[in-house]
Amino acid sequence: MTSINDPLKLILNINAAQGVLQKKMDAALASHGITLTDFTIFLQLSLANEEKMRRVDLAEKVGLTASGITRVLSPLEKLGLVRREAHSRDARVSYVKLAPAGKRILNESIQSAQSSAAELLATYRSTKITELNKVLFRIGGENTIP
Amino acid sequence: MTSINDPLKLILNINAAQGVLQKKMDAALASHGITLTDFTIFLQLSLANEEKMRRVDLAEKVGLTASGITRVLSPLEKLGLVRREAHSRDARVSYVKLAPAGKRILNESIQSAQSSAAELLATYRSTKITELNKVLFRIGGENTIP
DNA sequence: GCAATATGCTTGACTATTCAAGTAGTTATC
DNA sequence: GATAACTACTTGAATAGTCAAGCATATTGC
Repeated sequence: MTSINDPLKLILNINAAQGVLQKKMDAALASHGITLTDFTIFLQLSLANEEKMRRVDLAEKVGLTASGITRVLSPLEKLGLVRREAHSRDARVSYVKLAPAGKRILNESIQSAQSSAAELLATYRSTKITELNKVLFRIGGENTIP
Repeated sequence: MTSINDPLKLILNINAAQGVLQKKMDAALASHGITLTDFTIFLQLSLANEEKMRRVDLAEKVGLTASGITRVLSPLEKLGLVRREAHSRDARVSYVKLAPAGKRILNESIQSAQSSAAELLATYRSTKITELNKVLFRIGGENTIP
């Protein structure tokens, strides 16, 4: 049939690769009781200024909607992994902050995540990985890890 | 904090980029009444031998489970975009085949998809895209488009 | 040739997420 | 300083998908 142009192929292949990788990362993180989404949330919180973020900003950062973040965070709050903090001047916003238990889990799971990732990509030269990262950084914008 | 190794960064960034791209592609395809998943299914069917696939194989190819493919296909069958075909010697399998209406939609939507993709990736040299594709091809395996 | 096992598919119950609407609080305008 | 418009967050209903179980058919090993 019509042959597919390279940009479309790239998008379809990013999609396919993401599906494969997400399954593997979820499996690797399951022993810590978290998903890749949870992990990403913890990581973004740990990188944020004062280690806290407004819920809308966190949602944006991890690619969810405001309501999505409410639902994902709710069990994490109940488990005591993150907690709420009020904004001093705006009563509408509630910050999300990593609780000590959440930090602990992040530190443990980051080890698993890094070694799984290294294993999954073991066959690639690190220069290639760095370069690939640069491209994705521009595509993913704000949501990427620099 | 602990700095993150490059393989993990790459995986997180593929994840982020995929989220961004999927939203844009879904928006571009919405005018044809299909999602990126539907589009991928149509495309894989059109590339398949005799333009038909067993449901399990299609599921595998597009990164869904067998039950997932049943649910996604069911409305597409009702709309007459794909149809079932029996296997001559194995009564368990039912092939999925693009119906003429499905082919028409694929041909129309492939135009939108290609031009959106080209636009989204307009700032990248095509050699870079080709190279990136090679890497993803190895990560995504069977599920990628060669 | 028949029991055991494996395969292909569907279905009910669940999970993750979205969207639309609602509530509460804030900012701007006149 | 009242009102309108906007923003942050939550919630009910819906959608896309998973997982576990079940049914029908095929294959294998005795």
